[in-house]
Amino acid sequence: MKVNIILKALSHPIRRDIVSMLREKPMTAGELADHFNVSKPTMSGHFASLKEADLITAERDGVSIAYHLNVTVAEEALTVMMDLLQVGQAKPVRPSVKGKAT
Amino acid sequence: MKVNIILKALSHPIRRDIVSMLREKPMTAGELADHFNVSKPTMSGHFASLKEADLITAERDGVSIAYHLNVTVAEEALTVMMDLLQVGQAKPVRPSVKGKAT
DNA sequence: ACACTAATTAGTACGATGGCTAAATAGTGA
DNA sequence: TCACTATTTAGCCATCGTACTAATTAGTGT
Repeated sequence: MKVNIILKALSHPIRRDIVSMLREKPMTAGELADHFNVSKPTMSGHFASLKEADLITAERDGVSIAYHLNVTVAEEALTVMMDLLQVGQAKPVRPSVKGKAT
Repeated sequence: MKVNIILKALSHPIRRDIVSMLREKPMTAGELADHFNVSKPTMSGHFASLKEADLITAERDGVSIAYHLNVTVAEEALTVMMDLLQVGQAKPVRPSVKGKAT
């Protein structure tokens, strides 16, 4: 799991909204695109970001392409965030050090 | 709390490492900088990102500037992530809709 | 094969990000 | 005040991110 890619993917409001919408049910690219004020190609780029982060998966359904949330990765991402931000508790994160990572 | 700013801040490995290090104890800009292979000015830029996200706070301590983690914001950010990614449970997030937000 | 719809790719523009070196600022202490 | 240390700001450059329109690919149905 590439944390960096995942957090970058989630750092754009539209992409977060896509994730939210896919939490409820799978939707096609067109259905998703209809909810936002950007062009289809722009949406396609957002889908690509989320796919690269493995947060969503595409599946052709006849003439359309349905996207659904990759639940496993979403949960793993959440775990990483908890490790990173859950202050005053366990300290599982090893910061990388000058020269090389541990 | 500006979620976007926070997630952007956390989308860079060095900045995540800074957060990790500050979870354990406050550190000065110089101490933090010594752990990474980038210049001081570059580190200063990373501090600025984290400050903008309100994830860290600066406090002058004599000749140095000590940074410490803003625990409250970190925990709020975690809550947002849980709302966003915690699949198969509550659905507290309202995706923005074409035209305007709800 | 042709037309139609759905989605992506190609190409372009432009602002943001992330790195650097050099210079400026802020505080300490002689 | 002058010198010294710590940090940030300024200015520069290369790359990335996000948007667009136009063109292409993929699949359906006639």
